[in-house]
Amino acid sequence: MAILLDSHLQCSECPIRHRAVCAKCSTDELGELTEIKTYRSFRAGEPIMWRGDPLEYVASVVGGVASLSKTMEDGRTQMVGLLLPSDFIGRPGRSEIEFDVTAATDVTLCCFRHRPFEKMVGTTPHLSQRLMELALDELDAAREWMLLLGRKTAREKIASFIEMLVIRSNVDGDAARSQMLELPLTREQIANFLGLTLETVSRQLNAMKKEQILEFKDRRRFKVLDFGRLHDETGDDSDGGVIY
Amino acid sequence: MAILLDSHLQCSECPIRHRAVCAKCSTDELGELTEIKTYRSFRAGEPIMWRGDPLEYVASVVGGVASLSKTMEDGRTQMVGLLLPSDFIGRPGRSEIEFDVTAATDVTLCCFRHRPFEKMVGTTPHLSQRLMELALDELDAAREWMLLLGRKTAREKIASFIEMLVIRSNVDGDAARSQMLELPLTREQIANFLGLTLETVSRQLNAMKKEQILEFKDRRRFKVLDFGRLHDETGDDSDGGVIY
DNA sequence: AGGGAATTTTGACACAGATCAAGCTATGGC
DNA sequence: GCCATAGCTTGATCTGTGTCAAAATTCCCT
Repeated sequence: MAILLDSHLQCSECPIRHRAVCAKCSTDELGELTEIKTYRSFRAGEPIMWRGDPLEYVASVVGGVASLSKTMEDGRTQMVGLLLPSDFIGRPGRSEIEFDVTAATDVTLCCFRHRPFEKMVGTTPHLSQRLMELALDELDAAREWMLLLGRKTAREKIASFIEMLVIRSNVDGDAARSQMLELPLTREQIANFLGLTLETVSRQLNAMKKEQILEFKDRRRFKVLDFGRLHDETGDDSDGGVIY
Repeated sequence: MAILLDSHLQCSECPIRHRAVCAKCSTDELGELTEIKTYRSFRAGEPIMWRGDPLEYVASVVGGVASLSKTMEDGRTQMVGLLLPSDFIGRPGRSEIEFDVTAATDVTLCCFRHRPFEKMVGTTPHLSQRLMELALDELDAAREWMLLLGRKTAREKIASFIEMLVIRSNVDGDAARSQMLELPLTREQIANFLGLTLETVSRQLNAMKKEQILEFKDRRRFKVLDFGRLHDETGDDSDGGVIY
């Protein structure tokens, strides 16, 4: 479960605010939580948890990007979630996971052991209520993504993806318009997220560059020059007009 | 939220067992719940709740099939959930819905007013725990569907859809192999569920009929003749072998 | 029962995106 | 700094599914 919420738990060591904990929780409860925590780091590409694994800990992403994905026997894979810093990995009341969690970039997690965390959830109504809210947020996001996967064109998928990055980069402040952004994924990972091939992702991205909608500093860093035309029809590159 | 769970609440009037309520709940609690309930009926095609509507009641589907869907401005729609009898509609802690709920067939709902239900959730830990479990089930199902929408072929989509119907028909008993089943949706609705067009759905269904994998009694009722080949490659209709 | 609308089937064709195949360009390790 | 490798771009071609159109079937209403 990836979690996005406006509550916070700032512990001394973590550079981000944890979003999985209810803002109303008392400091005592926070203390109990921070006591059971440890850090874990993963290199880009490393598996974090595997489908069917027993769930030994829940975690907040402190740095980097992790992905949730499902893979078919023949290798086709579909990403079903992206975990950015401050997002939460965990399934309240569950002891197994149903998908693979992989480090997309180098990732640092702030982990809480599963059992104590569950116990705390059981005794903290605010927290369990908050977790329910988070699960429903996830569900809404998943459904929005189903619309994208089932009905949008390649161009629209890319546009939605970039829009999501813009929105997520606005966390703690709305100044992100036209600022430099980073694609946190390779072309192949983006393709797996959007239900496309890496070639199609590359072509669409370069088309938007040619159309002056995006500007690339390097393969990863870019800027949105024209939000209005992000969702435009493709084609129509009519770079000369009528020849008479 | 569509809900599928092995707990039950059998109230005197409803022909099905409600799945949204924790099996451990006391009869007092059930009594409180049944007091605030009413029935509502909808004709096939009628909207039940609309995106953005205030959530006035939560409900169990008693009869018929309802769908959750999202629609784009230009009319493209994607179904994001199917509600079969005993499934639950509701978003614990939320007062709005994020998608359209429509009666796919004639539908009867057993409704509980939102406020009293929420109050009861707040004072019944078992219930809220159970609802969390349901939300996570929904999330797992949504992610499975994302894999289908993003990566499966038309044939595979149809096969998965039929498989889902078989599994769901097995509720309360596992005798469903090879029994007569019903497509609860029109070709167009199936298409909207699978991210296809109605023509493609029709063609695939008829191909599977020609290949003797499915047998149709009429447009809606059918039987699965060969589960093994449900997921087979298409093509290879080689209906005679080599001509020499 | 009959007529009209809705649904489904079927065909011909188009096209978005996949696939296959080079070549290119960054990047990290030595 | 240089090489090896992973990542990316670009081109040519193919194909599964969409689109458009029309006919066939079923359903439902009077």
